[in-house]
Amino acid sequence: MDDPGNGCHAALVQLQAYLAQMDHAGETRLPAERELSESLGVSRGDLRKALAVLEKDGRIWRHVGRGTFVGSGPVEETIGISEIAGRTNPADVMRARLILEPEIAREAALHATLSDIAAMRQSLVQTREAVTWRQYENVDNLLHRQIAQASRNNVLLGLFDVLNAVRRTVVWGRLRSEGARPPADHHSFADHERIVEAIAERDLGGAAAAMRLHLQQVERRLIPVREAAE
Amino acid sequence: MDDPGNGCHAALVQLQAYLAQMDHAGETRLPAERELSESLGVSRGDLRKALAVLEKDGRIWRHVGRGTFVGSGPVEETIGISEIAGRTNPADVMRARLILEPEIAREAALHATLSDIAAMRQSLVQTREAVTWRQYENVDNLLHRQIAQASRNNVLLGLFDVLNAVRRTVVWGRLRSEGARPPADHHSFADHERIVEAIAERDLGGAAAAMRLHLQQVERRLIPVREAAE
DNA sequence: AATTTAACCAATCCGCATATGATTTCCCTC
DNA sequence: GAGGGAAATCATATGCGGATTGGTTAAATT
Repeated sequence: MDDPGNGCHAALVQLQAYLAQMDHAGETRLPAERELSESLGVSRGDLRKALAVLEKDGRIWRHVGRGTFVGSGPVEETIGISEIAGRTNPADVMRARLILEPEIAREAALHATLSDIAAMRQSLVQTREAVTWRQYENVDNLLHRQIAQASRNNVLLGLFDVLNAVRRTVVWGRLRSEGARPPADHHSFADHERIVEAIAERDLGGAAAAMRLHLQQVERRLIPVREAAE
Repeated sequence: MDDPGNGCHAALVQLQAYLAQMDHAGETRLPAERELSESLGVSRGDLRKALAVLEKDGRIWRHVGRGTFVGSGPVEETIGISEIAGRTNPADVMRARLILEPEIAREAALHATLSDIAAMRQSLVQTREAVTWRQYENVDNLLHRQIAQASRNNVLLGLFDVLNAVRRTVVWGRLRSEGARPPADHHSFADHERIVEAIAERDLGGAAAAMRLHLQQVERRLIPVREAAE
C-alpha cells in the first residue's frame, strides 16, 4: 500500500531531481501541486505520495493555503504573546525574569556605551520625579528596557521584549487601586541606582547581583509575604 | 498656548468623566474622534488637545488607523521573528543561548516529571539512530525543546521557542554541505546524555553545567577555532 | 479494479474599500 | 486681521471578498 505502482516511484525520483535543482537556486517554495504535477508529467496523486515521503523525511513541509517549502520546519514567523500569557501565571513570569534579567544586566555592564549610561541616569531622575503610579511604571519599564538595550545584543533585547509583553498581559490590571501617588521611599529607587552604578563601573557580577536583588524585592512585594510558611 | 481657551479645559473634564465611566465597563477602546467630539459637544480640536494631555500622562495611547485606547502602552500582540533575526548575528544568538538554556536545564532538573525524562531518553536513542543530518537536527531540536518543556514554565518555554526560531532563521542554510551522514562519535551524543542524566538525578547545578558545556562545544564547532588568536 | 481526473473543502494570501488619527487648508466670526 | 473651528487631505491600519493552495472526496476512464 505504500509503494503500489511504479508511477509513485518515478514521481519521487523526478521530485528529488527537481528539489536538487531548486535548492541550488536558493529558492525555498516550489510550485503548486497542480502545476508541478503537469510540469513533471505525473499525476497529482503520485506527486502527493512522493511529497508525503519527503515530508515524513523532513526534507519539505507543507501548509494549506501557503504552499510547499523545502526545509525542516515551518519556522514560525510570529509568536503570539497572548498564546504564551494565556497558559502561564505571575509566578512563572517572575521566575523567568529572575533568570533572564540579571544576566542581561551583566551583559550591559560589559557592553554599555557612555550614552547608554547617560540615558539610564536620566531615567533614574525621571523615576524620582514621577507624580503618578502610571508615570512611574512607564519610566520603570523604560529603564529596564534601556538596560536590555545596553547589552548590545538584539537577541537578548528581543527576548526581553517578549518577556515584558507577557508580563504586562499576565498582570494586567493588578496594582491599580492602591493610591494614586508615587511611593516616597520606594525600595526600587535605591535598587535602580545600584544597578546603574554597577553597570557604569563595569562591575559585571555587581550588576547581575543588584538586578537579582531588585527583582526579588519586586517579587516579595507582588506576592504578599507569608514569612511563617517558609 | 497650552490652555488657550476654556473650551479645552471643559473638553478635558468631560473626557475624564467619560474615561471613568468607560473604565468600569472594562472596555478599552473609545469611539473615533469625529464621533466623540460630537457626542461630548466639544470641537475636535479641543478634544485632541485633551487627548494629548492624557496621552502624555500615559492614561491613553493612540495609533493611526486603529483608534484610541485606555492603558499605558500598545502591548504588542505578536513579536516578529525576522525583525529580531534581521538585526543580529550568530554570535549574539549563541550568547543568548548560553544565558538562557543552562538555566532552563536547571529548572527542568527541578520540575521534570518521570514521563518528561522518559521522552528525553527516547529522543536520545533516536539521536543516535539518525541516518541523515536533517533527521539529526530534527531530533536534536526536539530534545532541547523537551528540556524546556520539562521546566514546567510556559514563559521559559515561550522564550526558548522565540530564541529557537531566531536561531533557525539566522543560521539558515549554514551547515548543509558537509557530508550527508551523521557523525559517528559526535560530541553531542555524550553531552546530551550527561544533560539528561543530570536532570534525571535532580542535579540542578550539574544539569546547568552540562548544558553550558554542550553549548560551548557547539559554539566552538560553529565558529572555526582560532586558537592562536586568543 | 485501479488509477487518473475533476470537483469540493478549509485555510491562507492579496487587493481594494473603509475607518481612524494626524495634518493642513479654508472660512467664518469677532 | 487674528483666532478658532469645520472641512478637506494624508498616512496608516483594518475588514472583507476573491483568488490561491494543500487536503479530501467523488466521479470518470481505461
